[in-house]
Amino acid sequence: MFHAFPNIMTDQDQDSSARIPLSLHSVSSLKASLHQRGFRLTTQRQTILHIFQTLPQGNHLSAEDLHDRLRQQGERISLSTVYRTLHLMAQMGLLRELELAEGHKHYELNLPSPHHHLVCIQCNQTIEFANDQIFQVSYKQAQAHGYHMLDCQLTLHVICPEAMHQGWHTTLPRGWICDRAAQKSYIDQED
Amino acid sequence: MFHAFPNIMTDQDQDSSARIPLSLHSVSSLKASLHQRGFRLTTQRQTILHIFQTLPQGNHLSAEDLHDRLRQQGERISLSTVYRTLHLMAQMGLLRELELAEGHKHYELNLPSPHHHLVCIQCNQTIEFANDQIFQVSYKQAQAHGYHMLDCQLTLHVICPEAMHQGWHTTLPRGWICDRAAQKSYIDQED
DNA sequence: TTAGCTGCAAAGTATTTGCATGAAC
DNA sequence: GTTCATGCAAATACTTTGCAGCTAA
Repeated sequence: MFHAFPNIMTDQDQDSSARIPLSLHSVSSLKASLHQRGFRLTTQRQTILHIFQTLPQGNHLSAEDLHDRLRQQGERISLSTVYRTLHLMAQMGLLRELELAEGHKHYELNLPSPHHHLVCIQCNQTIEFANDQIFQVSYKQAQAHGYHMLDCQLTLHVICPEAMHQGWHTTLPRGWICDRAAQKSYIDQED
Repeated sequence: MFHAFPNIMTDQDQDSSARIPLSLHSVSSLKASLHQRGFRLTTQRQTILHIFQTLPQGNHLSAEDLHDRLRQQGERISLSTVYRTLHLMAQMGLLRELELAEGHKHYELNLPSPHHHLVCIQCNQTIEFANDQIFQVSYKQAQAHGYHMLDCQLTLHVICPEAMHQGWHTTLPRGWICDRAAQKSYIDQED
């Protein structure tokens, strides 16, 4: 039985058919999960959870991004609280912490079937992909060491075709940036 | 043919039997590789490459670590140069950039058969493991998208047995740190 | 009523950059 | 001689922390 997101399961979720409880990441399960640990359910924490719940699959936010979104919807949550909440939710296993190429962390809901990333180290272009084998291998590895796995992330550092074409390995000029550097991210499916 | 470390191959290395050229990461290949791109071989760059070459397998250094080592051996290379060199060598595919839990990057030579990491998000304890499947999957994925792969890293975020034992999912007190938090890292082999 | 939480401001840590001097080619 | 690299110091980016007042339980 896979237990990648176990912490907010209730006892009756523990059978194998309930691997992905419907209540996962709901406000009431957040509340229960916080209370179990002696933490409190605040409006700020609810609001932040809601942002992640309504974020399209494949998107991920930095602390700054999240703070901006909150301001846009009229919420006045301080950046400190944003950082504290992201850290807390990551420690609880609710959020997945991604280290991509931009130099700061990104967060998204820690859902089943994690996806992985291919990142061009020249232009930071990022492509997501899914692959069940990775999860299987990871889970087995964690179990072999007696650890409880919350998340697994495979990150490929690559050179994009544009950079290769420009002669990445020989004549690529300093400071060259591929045209796609401005673009954000692409979503891709399992092969 | 796998091309994870292609940039400093010479033309006669291009046959499949020379997948891992002996000259890989030598001073003369560093020189050639730099010159190809219009960069220069400086004593600082040589010295830094040498540190990585003599680093035991499985070790990795942060910019600060590297700077300290240089001072210890009497070299006076500025921290700026250390950062600039690490960045340059990572962009060239010579070094592998690791994002573990400590909040700053670590570097090591980008050798064949990359290893992966299991990191406890409670105490930062890190275990290395190797697994050839990961490389195969990654290479296939990069190729499918037309990208040139330099490196792949699988990172598992886990809860260590100690934290689980203390009741991670229910009663783990704030600020709890497992006894192993002070320890550094463990090496492990492929299963 | 008693912790825990938030917001603000200040501090801390990691990394980058401008510029004058020095080194590689 | 020209161009690139280094070292220093200053700047930047990101994140954490102390503390007083606020809020959930």
